Amino acid sequence: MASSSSSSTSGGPIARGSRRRRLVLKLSQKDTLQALFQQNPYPGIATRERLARELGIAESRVQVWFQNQRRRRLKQSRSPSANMRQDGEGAPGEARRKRTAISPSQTRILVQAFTRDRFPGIAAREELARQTGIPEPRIQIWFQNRRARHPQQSARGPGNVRARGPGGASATTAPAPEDRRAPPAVHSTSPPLGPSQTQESMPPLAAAAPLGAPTFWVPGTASGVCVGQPLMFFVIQPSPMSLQPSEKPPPPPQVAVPWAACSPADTAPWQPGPGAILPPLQPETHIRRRPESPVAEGTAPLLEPQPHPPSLPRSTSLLDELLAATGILETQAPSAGDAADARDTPWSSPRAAADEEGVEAILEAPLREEDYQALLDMLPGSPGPRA
DNA sequence: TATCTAACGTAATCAGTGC
DNA sequence: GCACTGATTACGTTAGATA
Repeated sequence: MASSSSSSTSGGPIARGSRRRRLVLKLSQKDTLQALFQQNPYPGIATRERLARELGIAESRVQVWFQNQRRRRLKQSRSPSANMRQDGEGAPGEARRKRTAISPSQTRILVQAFTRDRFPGIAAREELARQTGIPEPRIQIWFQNRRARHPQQSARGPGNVRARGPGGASATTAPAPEDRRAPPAVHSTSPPLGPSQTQESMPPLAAAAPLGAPTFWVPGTASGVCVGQPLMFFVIQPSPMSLQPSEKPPPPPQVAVPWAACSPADTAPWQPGPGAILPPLQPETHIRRRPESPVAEGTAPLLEPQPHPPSLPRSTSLLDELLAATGILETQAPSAGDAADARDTPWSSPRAAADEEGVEAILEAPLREEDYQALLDMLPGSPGPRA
């Protein structure tokens, strides 16, 4: 499935490497996702991370799946009265991901990259993730927000010209900066054109931990090891248990991927014991919820935080858990989200900033603007003209 | 080749943080 | 209170995988 990794075939103008490699969910994984979706189409960060761990995929993929699934469902039941948004009273509501604090030095790197390329492909994003220590999904969001709010950041930016579909179907896409706030007159997006980047990273993770094997690898454990390298590189070694012969791409025994390539959940420094599905959660509250709790109809209301069964048998799948606890989904209380987030992004809180001193030190110390620039120039994904 | 669906884009909005 | 900005949503589109 190296499909995306190289544009060797069908060399359209679209850089194949610009997109993340498509994840192929297994039936069992879909089943679990579906089951959870039935319970709550708007899972919070805690649930998503938990699900991600259980399925062995990145949390961001879980999030995307739910987005797509909601859309599919909405399309199916497109009756005027069956609007999901109305059902949910507009409020997806469980705990959000905790705000990620991006340090000035990290911002500098991102801005640099942004000025050069407003639409970095997966490889470029991962490279940025590696440079900054920020998870790739967060970088993707950062770029989205940045594009929306700083339309003309890259005056000369090749990224601005991004929209040029294969057939010249130029994407109406990136509207002129000035038009940014204009009504989206049937905006059509265009494929992310990007430099052909050969790198791909997430797949090994996904492929490595099929659902049947709830034993997802854990950084720092015997089954899965994350070893730090200069800039937070980890060596991922899929748990033997998690490998299935049926898996298509036999993942290399060890794959070095950027930190961000590990899903936050995967890379989070939590240390579940053998058998723990969720890490112990620290009681902490701060999540503000909308008054109307947006749980899908028929869904049990959010429950009080309940101590997560840390000793859930490994054989217990999330699905089982779901079925067993019908309606008891979001067992993670606010605290769960927080804890999860704390694991997710140690830097997400200023208070936790100290924890990233290591990173900060690296980022702050030796690299000056020109150095960053030079680095960026050296990136394989470093944008040339996108067209 | 058609269909399904993961990935990714924008726009709008919510929400945390710092002043 | 406000500005800034990260997170999440709906929605539209693209493109890879598969029947």
